Amino acid sequence: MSGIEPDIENFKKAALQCPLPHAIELIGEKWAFLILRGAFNGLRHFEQFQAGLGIARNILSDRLQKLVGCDILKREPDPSDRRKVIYSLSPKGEALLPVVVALRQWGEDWCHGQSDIVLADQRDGKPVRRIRLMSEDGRELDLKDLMWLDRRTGTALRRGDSWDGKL
Amino acid sequence: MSGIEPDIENFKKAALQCPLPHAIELIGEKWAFLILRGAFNGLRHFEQFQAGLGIARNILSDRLQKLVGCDILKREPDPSDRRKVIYSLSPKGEALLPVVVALRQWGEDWCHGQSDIVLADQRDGKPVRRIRLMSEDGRELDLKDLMWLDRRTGTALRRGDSWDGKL
DNA sequence: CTAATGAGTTGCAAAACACAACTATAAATG
DNA sequence: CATTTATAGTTGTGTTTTGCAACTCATTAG
Repeated sequence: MSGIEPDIENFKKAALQCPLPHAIELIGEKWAFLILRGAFNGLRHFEQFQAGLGIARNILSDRLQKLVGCDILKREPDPSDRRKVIYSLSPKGEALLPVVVALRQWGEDWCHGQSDIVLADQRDGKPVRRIRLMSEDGRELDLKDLMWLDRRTGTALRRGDSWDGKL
Repeated sequence: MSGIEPDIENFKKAALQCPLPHAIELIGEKWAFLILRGAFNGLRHFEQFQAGLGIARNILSDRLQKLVGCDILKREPDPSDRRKVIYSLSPKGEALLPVVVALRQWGEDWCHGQSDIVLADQRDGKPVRRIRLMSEDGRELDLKDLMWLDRRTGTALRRGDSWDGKL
């Protein structure tokens, strides 16, 4: 036990400052991700989201407010029709593109099977590359190739080393 | 026919094929993703997940069953202690690695700020590459560089075009 | 044999959600 | 100008999901 004590401390700290829980709070609610996907596909108005996703109006209203509130979407009146409101992706929202595409690719691989319609590069019309985790020098990395590194102390630990204990 | 009709019909049609909603049903529930992160970090037993995530026992029980049911986790009795059960990632679960890491990186960029502890390559100890969407020939792609391509018909549409009535 | 551990289940209260109906403002129509 | 329609919501009500605490049951440790 004594040998891995510092590792345990680091893992505890890692869990506390892991950015995932916060990210999940924002986009992990039931409809938020589907609304986001709508936005990525060019949906912009309340009625479009509502009819397109089949979501209840009050829930949609709530989710849009939250997404705007955390700066994933921006909300602005439509200059061409002042009844309308335009919801569009902010930079923070656009930055979720790799997440959305990675999840889509996973769904294709493990749930659906390739769909006919694929994302492609406008420039040459070729389908986009598969999203994967890579090392600094470009090798593809798997779960077993990974470790956690504390950059201040230089402490390194293999995955799974210390979660057998308590925490 | 006014404004939204063609948009919504086309969106709905594409939505039926889109792998995202199904993927989200599996891992988009509030705790599912955090359980998954626990599994990626080496948590394996019920009590570890419970104490580590602070999740209610009945919810945890339900989520683990669902994750096992859709083959993201596998559940097996611990041979060394027959009270214990080992939950571990199946290949389908491991394949979510890019999604998890991409979301983590997004959280670092837009919510937290870089944390001290980073994922690194075991081989050389260097932090992993940033996950991003790339073209066939390796250029980084942004939302505005993308289009949808129907591989059977060869039909191509710019993002946003589609749902404004063309498809 | 007794106590403690591990993996759940059960019952109840609180929160989130779904559905329908309603409001307020702006635009289109006659 | 008066009336109708479109858009983006809000409100009220019932249902479903979640969270919390206490409990069971089998296995293991002392």
